[in-house]
Amino acid sequence: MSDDATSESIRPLAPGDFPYRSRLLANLSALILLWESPTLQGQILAKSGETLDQPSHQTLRHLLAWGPMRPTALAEVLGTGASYVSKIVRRLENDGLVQRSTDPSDRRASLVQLTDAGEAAARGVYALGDRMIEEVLDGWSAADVRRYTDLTERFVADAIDAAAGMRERGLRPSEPED
Amino acid sequence: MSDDATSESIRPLAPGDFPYRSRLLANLSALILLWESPTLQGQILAKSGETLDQPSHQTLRHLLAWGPMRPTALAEVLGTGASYVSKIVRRLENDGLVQRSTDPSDRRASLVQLTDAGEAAARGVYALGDRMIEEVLDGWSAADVRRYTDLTERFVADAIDAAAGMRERGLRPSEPED
DNA sequence: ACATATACTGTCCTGCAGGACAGTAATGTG
DNA sequence: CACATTACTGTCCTGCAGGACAGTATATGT
Repeated sequence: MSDDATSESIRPLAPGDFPYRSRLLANLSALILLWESPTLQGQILAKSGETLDQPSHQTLRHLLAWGPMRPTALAEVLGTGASYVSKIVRRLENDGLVQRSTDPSDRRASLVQLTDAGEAAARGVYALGDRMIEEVLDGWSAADVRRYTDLTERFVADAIDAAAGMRERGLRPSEPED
Repeated sequence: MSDDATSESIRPLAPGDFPYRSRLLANLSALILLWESPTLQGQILAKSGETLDQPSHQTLRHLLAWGPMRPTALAEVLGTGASYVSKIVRRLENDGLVQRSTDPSDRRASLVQLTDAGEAAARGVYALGDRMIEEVLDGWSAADVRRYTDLTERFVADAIDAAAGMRERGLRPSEPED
């Protein structure tokens, strides 16, 4: 694919504007759902090398949205038990999608984060979204990529705008404890 | 809510343009995913009076997209067994979300369709999407509804545009038989 | 230092999603 | 009018998602 087409649309958001740090993955998810495209979803799963079930997918999206989180906080937003989260994180860790590290401020606790978040943070995005999307877009024509990135830009801008208004109505996802 | 804001945006699509007959539900789904909002999803589920699990949700979306379908065709697009579809349809039927009728051209077969599809078809949409969305939007402020419908209009127009290009690349969902 | 609370993980177990298969009803075919 | 085929439904069963609970490690209060 023509990588200038995507790289120019990968830009950090002003922190606090919108829960998603990577515009592209959020929008790609929306597109996938809108199209209900098993084909497209299959391409992504094939690239990530694993079958992403619902909880795993949600975990990744939360990590993408909020950055490093504790398993406890994940359990809360996922509405599931702590031990189950433990299993999910382990599976994702084995697949190289997330990393675990002990929280320096409380060594009982651990922090779960997307792999390579540090390096990607320098560019203002997380690695997972980038990598998956770039590899999927690899199979598309330049015209399709251009159309897709244009759509992304406009859609996300609108979504941020709409989100600003709806946030105050108590519809935003619950914040993880800081 | 100001119902002129929504009713003006409910318009039939040119048939064949895009698999979704109701713009709003498709977009609402996208928004729900984008926001990963349990609150919002909860509102919809509460309105529809039932817990919509994944297969049920997908079934409804397919019916919304393609109109009345045979259980066999549903099984194919859902990638699941016929007997399981039978159970899903039964559950949805009990909840009043879908109707079953025998196919007049082949009385062995039945057709599954969204409830009140006939009446809603006159308006160019299906009842389920309308009802659910209107009831959910009821709780929103007029400004939010306006912002939402604007977003919907633009997003769907873009999606149709993008879909036109990607269709030929084999990414569209498989068509139901005949 | 000792007791108690908190953060997580490992092990076990249950409930249910979803498939296999048999049974019924309608249609096509010679 | 048999007989094969297709469309669906009901019943049974298995595998696994996901919770309960106990065990380990760190933190905090007295």
